[in-house]
Amino acid sequence: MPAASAAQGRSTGDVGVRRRRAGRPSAAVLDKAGITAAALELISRKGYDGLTMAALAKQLEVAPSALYNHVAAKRDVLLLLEDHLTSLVDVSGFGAAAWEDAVRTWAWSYRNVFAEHTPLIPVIAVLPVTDAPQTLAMYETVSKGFIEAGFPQEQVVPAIVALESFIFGSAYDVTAPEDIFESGSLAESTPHFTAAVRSSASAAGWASAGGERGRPADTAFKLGLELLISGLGALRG
Amino acid sequence: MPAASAAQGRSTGDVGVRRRRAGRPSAAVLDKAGITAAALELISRKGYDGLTMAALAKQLEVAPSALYNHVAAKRDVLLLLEDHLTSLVDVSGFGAAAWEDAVRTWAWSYRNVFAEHTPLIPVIAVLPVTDAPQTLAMYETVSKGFIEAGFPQEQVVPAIVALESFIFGSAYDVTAPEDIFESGSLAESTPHFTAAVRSSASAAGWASAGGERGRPADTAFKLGLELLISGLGALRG
DNA sequence: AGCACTAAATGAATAGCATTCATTTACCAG
DNA sequence: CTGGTAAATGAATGCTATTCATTTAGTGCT
Repeated sequence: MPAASAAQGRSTGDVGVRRRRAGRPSAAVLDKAGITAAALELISRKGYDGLTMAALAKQLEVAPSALYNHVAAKRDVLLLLEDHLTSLVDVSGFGAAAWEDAVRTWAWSYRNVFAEHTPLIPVIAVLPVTDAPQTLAMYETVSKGFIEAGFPQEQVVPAIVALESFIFGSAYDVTAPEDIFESGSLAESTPHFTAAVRSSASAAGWASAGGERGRPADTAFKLGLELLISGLGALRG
Repeated sequence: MPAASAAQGRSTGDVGVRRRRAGRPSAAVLDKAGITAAALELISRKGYDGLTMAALAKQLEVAPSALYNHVAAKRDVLLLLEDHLTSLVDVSGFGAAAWEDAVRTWAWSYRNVFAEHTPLIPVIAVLPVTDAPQTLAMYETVSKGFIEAGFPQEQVVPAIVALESFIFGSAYDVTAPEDIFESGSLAESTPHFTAAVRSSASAAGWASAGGERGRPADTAFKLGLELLISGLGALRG
């Protein structure tokens, strides 16, 4: 909303396209929240390919170079996005529901948020948590949930990292085309795989007959997640 | 090796830097195998940032535009890399060892190969297997191993996808800096997480005292993988 | 009040990127 | 020998992130 309202709010009653003259404006036009919101808006309209510094500047009605007063590089914009999106992940189960249910809710929510933002995954994976306060807050909530559920302290981080790895990998799956496993003309040389693909496709269709959309990625995610949850659950003291 | 030997093998005895004149050469300079090898060489020296079409052309002693007679776009180069690397993944356990051991070998090898090539992961995840014969061959071997180990056919693909998701996510972890979880100045506001990070760090150090390098990523990978293997093992008929 | 300093904008410039195109040359099929 | 196709060069294109000089506004000091 800062992005949209940036078009208004100028003291002169000029029409939209009028350019700002050089020099520092009386009220700052840009801030990190506005940049984040504009980036999100841009991504939802044009995808990550459309997220260029020039396009972002245009969305904010600003010269591209102005962005560099607020971020050191494009990577910082991705970092702002990452931290914002993390705050959308549902951690409400921890402390409120059984550990299993809390993890389930968190993991599905986490995967769904980043399935729409897979280009951020390489950024997150290498990102020191210091630079991302919301992300750190999520880890704190989740860690607390694990410890209070009886996990030995030294197992908490490995357990979370294992879950997160699975979640990030699964987020990519969501974006894959449905026919990704169609082996085409080479089907004859891969009989076991081809048969397995066919039978899992029909099984997924059957399982989702109850109304919910059962995409292949969901089947695999559910399978892996439930195995991890029950396996990890056994580690609690 | 095609990349290195490309420098030699010209009929004229000219010194290295001499330019080829325009027009089709008597013997083709480029082919997909050579492009793949040159790309690998380049990546190992300069990393993925150094893998540009211009640099690749230079490595092959060719004009950049020449590459486009063999690949339609840079993405095709990444695809060549992906398929080549997949052929390096160790599937020798399937059919030779117990299912658990075969999966363990495969998963560690798969993770290690792509940990060095994380920029390819977004490519693989969306890649129809039709375009990658080596990858398809790997799936066939693994599928066969699963079916012969007693898996119900419709569970094979979800099981493999779940494992793969975990593997790809874990490959990113390997590249993360060791201090990625140091919460720095915000440590006081995240007591549970901070404590968990500290105790897992010392536990990992202890566990690896036997000589082997026990990086944090390895601890989490082992944990998750063993849980998945034993959970999946229970699905066999 | 006047003055230095800093912050936040513009606009012009830069280097590097993937990709395209016209052109040249070599081989092959008729 | 003659057309067509494949594979190279070299020049050009448009887009990219980023930098820099410049302008202007506000803040703190004396």
